[in-house]
Amino acid sequence: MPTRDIPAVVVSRLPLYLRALCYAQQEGLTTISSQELGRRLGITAAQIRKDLSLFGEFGKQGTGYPVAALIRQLRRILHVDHVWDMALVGVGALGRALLHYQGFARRGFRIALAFDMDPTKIGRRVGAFVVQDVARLEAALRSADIRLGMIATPASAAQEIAERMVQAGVRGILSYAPIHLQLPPDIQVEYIDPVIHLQRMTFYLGAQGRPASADELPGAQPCGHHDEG
Amino acid sequence: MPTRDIPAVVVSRLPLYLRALCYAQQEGLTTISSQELGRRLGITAAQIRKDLSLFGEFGKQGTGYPVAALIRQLRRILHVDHVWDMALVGVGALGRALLHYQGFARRGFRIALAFDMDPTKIGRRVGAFVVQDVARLEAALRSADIRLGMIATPASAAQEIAERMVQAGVRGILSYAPIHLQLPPDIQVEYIDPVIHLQRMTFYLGAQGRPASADELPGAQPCGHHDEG
DNA sequence: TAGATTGTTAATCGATTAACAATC
DNA sequence: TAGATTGTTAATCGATTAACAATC
Repeated sequence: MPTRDIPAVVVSRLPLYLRALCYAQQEGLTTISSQELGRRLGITAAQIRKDLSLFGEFGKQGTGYPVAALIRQLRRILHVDHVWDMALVGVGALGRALLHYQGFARRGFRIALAFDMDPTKIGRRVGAFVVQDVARLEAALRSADIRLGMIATPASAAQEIAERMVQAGVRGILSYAPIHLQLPPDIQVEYIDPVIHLQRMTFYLGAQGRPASADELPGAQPCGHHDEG
Repeated sequence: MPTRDIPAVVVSRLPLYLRALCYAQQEGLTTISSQELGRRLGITAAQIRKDLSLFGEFGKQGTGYPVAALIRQLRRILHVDHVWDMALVGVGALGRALLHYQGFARRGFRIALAFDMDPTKIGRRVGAFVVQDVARLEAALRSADIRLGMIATPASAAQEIAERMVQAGVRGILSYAPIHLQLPPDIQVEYIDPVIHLQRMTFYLGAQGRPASADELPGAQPCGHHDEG
């Protein structure tokens, strides 16, 4: 498996292929062409064929790709043919939503542990989880052998939590805190910040927002601290 | 303003610059070099200078960029010098988290309306919002002149909701539903699906997940329907 | 002045697309 | 067979980087 020297932009598309293939399978398709897959994703057929060809020859001329087999291949390539246990730090409104989210399990992930620093939250149940004291983060992560972490804390806490996760053996972090984390280059980091996405859209939408009132966009502090995401 | 023919990849970085500049301002910096900004974002200094030069000459040799002025410029370029009203559809766990999120307002956004189809939710208060019947979506969006929508419904409902939003005048959609939306090319669409990010990381992490038990990754339905995100 | 840093150019690097022989 | 579609090549296209004159 030439898992090295695969362009990052190709890797970033593979999960989209997998997701679309799963929907196709649920619809009853047993084979799918690069053209049809591309249509469903807004990606050109040539792009998809080129990407997949980096990992092997999965298709058949004249008929396309066998859906089930390609799903298996992509799950193997992405290492989601096994389930990854994750740790969540930050059980605010967002953390609670993540704890209740049913979409992780069947796509290869499971939240195993949830932490917060708030004494009023520690020990309480949220869904199937008991919120643990973040003071015990390192010990708990090590004993559960956790490799993936999710951060849903205020931005002000995210860097420290990330460092402690890495100390405890975490190799990949998905952060909802709106701040860039400074971490060793061998640690995988991904970010989710809805405002970033919104601002990418408003660039193209023109000046149609509403006039800002004084306390919404104060000049002295035009961006705010973005806690509790 | 040459707001056209700006590469999309440049546009996608501008919100990151703005966010980092705001933190710098909160730390008391009045000027910042492209090198320092790049260090904080994991982006090369040349990249930042090149990107910004597409919009004007904002810096000064020897000293760098004036933080406050560059923030103003980026907010103008991204059209977040005004506040954008948004509509949210889907008041499940994720929708509630979005309704409680304090990070929108000071970065240029405000949820104005929230909708759901569940009769037990309609009319109930969530934070400062009263959940409205999604049957009234078009009428309410038009009368409030909403241009931005957020979708936090099950994947199975997302396409229909998106089409109805567009019908009602929405020009940009941020979707948390794990499905690609088929919409007119002039509609801006951005997606947030945490599993996509997680799978991008596990590609690099090697085969360290836990063996899947039968009911976690069933062969017959290896991906599941991903509702309620 | 000396040191630092921008804006811009040219070179390098990488990704996407078009086209088509192979073949199912 | 005829039609369809892959895998791959070569060409095009676009983005990043390095370097440096200009200048604060």
